[in-house]
Amino acid sequence: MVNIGDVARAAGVARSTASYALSGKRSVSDEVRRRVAEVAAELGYTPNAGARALATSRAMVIGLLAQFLPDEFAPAMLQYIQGVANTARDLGYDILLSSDPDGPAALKRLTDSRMVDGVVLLNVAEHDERLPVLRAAPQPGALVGLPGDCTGVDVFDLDFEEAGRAMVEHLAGLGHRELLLVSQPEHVIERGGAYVWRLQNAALETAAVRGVHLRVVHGSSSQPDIGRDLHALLDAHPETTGLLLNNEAAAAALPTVMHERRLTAPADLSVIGRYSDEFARTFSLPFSSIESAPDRLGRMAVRQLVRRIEKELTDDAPHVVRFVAPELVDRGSTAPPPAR
Amino acid sequence: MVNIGDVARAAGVARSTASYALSGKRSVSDEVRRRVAEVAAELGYTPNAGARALATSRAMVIGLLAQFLPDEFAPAMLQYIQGVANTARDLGYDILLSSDPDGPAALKRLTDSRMVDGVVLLNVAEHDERLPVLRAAPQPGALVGLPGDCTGVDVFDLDFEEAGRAMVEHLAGLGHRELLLVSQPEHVIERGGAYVWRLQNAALETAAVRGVHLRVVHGSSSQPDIGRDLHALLDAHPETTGLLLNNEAAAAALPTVMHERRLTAPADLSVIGRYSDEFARTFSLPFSSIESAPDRLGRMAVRQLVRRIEKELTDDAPHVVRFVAPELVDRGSTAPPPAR
DNA sequence: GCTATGCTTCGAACCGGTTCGAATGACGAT
DNA sequence: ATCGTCATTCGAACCGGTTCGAAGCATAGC
Repeated sequence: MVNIGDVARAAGVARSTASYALSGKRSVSDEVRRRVAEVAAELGYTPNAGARALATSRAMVIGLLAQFLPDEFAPAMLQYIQGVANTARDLGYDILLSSDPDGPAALKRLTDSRMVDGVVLLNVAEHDERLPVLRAAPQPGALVGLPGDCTGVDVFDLDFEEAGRAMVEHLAGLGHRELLLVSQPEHVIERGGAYVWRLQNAALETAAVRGVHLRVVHGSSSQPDIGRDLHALLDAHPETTGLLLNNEAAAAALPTVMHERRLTAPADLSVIGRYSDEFARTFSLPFSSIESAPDRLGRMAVRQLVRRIEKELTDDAPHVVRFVAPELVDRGSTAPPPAR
Repeated sequence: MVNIGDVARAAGVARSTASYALSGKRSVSDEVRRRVAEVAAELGYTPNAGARALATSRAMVIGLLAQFLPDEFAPAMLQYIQGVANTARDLGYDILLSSDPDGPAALKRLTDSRMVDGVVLLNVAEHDERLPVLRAAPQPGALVGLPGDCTGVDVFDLDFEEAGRAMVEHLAGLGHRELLLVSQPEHVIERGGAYVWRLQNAALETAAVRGVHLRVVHGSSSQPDIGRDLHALLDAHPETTGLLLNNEAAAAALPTVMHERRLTAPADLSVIGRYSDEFARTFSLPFSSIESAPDRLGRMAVRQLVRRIEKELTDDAPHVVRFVAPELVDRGSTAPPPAR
C-alpha cells in the first residue's frame, strides 16, 4: 500500500512537505503542490485512516447508537438511521453503527477507544443508562429523544406535547366527544419512553379543557398481536368516533382491521396518527397524521454534533434542547362524527 | 486520556511488558500480569483504536455497503443490515455503515484508507460497479446477492431459481392453470437485479413443463403506485387463480387491494410470496411465502468474511458461492382454484 | 555590502499502540 | 565453578500520518 513517504519520494520532497502540499495547511510553492498532487493521484495514494486519527485525534467518524428492541417497530427506526447517515456523509463523516443491546458498554468502548469523534443516541429514554457514560466521555453527543436530564448534551425531539394537543384539538374542533388514544405497550413507558406519556398527558389535558372524553389504551407493538388488540378495543368502545394513534404498529395494522370491520375513514371513524410521511407511504396509510420528521431530527442532531466536534461551538457553549413543531398532514381521514 | 504508558508506569514495568501482559501474546509472570490488569482496570484504560489499527493493520471494523435506492423497498433492506450488524458484533467487529449513493467511490475510500478489514456488499447487481473496486482492494469481501462474475469474492444468496420453481410447482400441484407473477419494476432489472429474472425464468420454465400458463408483469416498487398497479392487473387478467409475488411492495399492498376487491385468499385467489417471516409479521401478511432469510444470509456473509480476515482461510482458499435453499412457510393462502 | 524579511522546505518529534531481539537473572546440569 | 537453558523483562524500532521549529535562500531595504 502506498503511503505518504512514497509520494514524497516520488515527488522529490520531504514527507512533511508532501503533507502540507496535500492538506494546504502551510503554503507550498505552486510547482511542488502540483507535482505532489500529480504523483499522489498517479500512485493512488489514500491516507491511512488509523494513522491520521492517531496524529490528529480526529477519526472523522460518528457513532450511531441504535437499539433494535423487540418491542420497537423496526421500520420506524430505519428512517432515523437514514437521516443520520446521509447527513453525516454530506459533512464528511462516516458512521459507525452499533446495535449492541448493551448500550452503555458499547458507548463506553466507542468513546474511550477514540473510534468516534462524537455520538448520536437514538431512542433516548427518560433515565437513559447511556447518558452517564456519554457525559463522562470526552466526545460530544447529540440525542434524538428527550431524557429527564439534558445537561451536557444537545437534544432534538418532536414536540410531543404539542402533538397531543393538536390531535385532540383537531378532532374536538370537528365535534368529536368520544376519543380513543392507542398508545405504546406499557413496558415501553416503564422502560422510559417519555414521548409516550408526554403526548398522552397533553392530550388528556386538552381533552379536559375541551370537555371531550379521551380514553387512553395501550396496544402491543408487534404484529399480529396489535391487530387483535385493535379489534378488542373497537369492540369494547363502540361509542368511539375518533381514533388517535401514537403507536406505529397500530397504524400499520389499522387499515386491515378497519376493512375487516367494514369501517371506512372518515365516514365511520375519524383517524389521526403520529408518524412520518415516508412511513405512511411505505405502509399505504390513508390516515392524516402528525409528521414525526425523523429525517429532519437526524439531520439536526448530526449538524449540531459536527459543529461541536469542529469547535465552531466552544466547549461551554450552552447546550440546546430543540423541539420540532408538529405539522398535521391532511390525508382526509377526519371529518365530523357520523350522526347517531 | 490514559494510555498504555500510564498503565506501565503505574505498574512499574515497561510499555512492552504491559502490552504483553494485557494481550497474553508472550508469557508474563503471574505477579506482573495481575498488577497490570489491576492498574489498567483502576485507571480505566482502553486501547486507542487508531493506534492499534496502525500497529496491527487490523481495524476490527467491517464495512457494510448498503444503498438505499428510491426504487428499493427500504424495510426489506433493514433486515439484512440487522443480520450483518448482530453477527459482526458477536464476532468482535464493529460496523461502518455506508449509504453513499456512489458505491464504488465509498468502497474505494473505505478500503484504501484501511478503515475496514473487510466489506459486505448488499444488494449486489449483475454487473455491479463496486466489484472491480473490491477485487482491487487488499481486503476480502462478501456479497449478498449473485453477480455475473463471482471471482475473488464469497457470495451468498437465496436460490431464486429454486424459489421460482417451488412457487409454480406448489400452485400447479394444487390444480392452478392461470398464474400471474408480479415482479419488480423493469428498471430494477435493467440496473442488474439478477434475482428478478432468475426467479422469473425458472418459474416460466417450470410452468412450461407443467403445462400451466404463467404471465409475468412488472409492478412499481413504491406505494401508492403499486396498489393501483395491482388493481389494474387483476382487472386485466380476471382468469388468474394464482398470484406469485417477487416484489415486497406488492406484498405489502396486496391485503388492502384484496379487501377493496372483496377477495379473500385462498377462497378467491391463491397467493404465494417471496419475503422473510419477519417482513410478513411487520406487514401482517397472511400469505404463504418462500422465506428469503435475510438474517441468515447476513450471518453467513459475515462469518465467512471474518474467517478470511483472520486468515483461517488461506488467501488462495477457493471462494464460495452458496445458495440458501428456499423454504415454503405455509400461512394457508393457497388452495385448489375455485370451481368456475 | 550587510542585515532584515518572507517564502519554501526540511528534519525531527510525536500520537499510542505492537513486536522483535537482546539483556538479565535464576536454576539445574556437568 | 562454568555453562546452558529457560522464564521474564526491557529498550528500540516501527506503523503512517501531522506539526513545530529552524534552516536555506532570494529579494528588498538601508
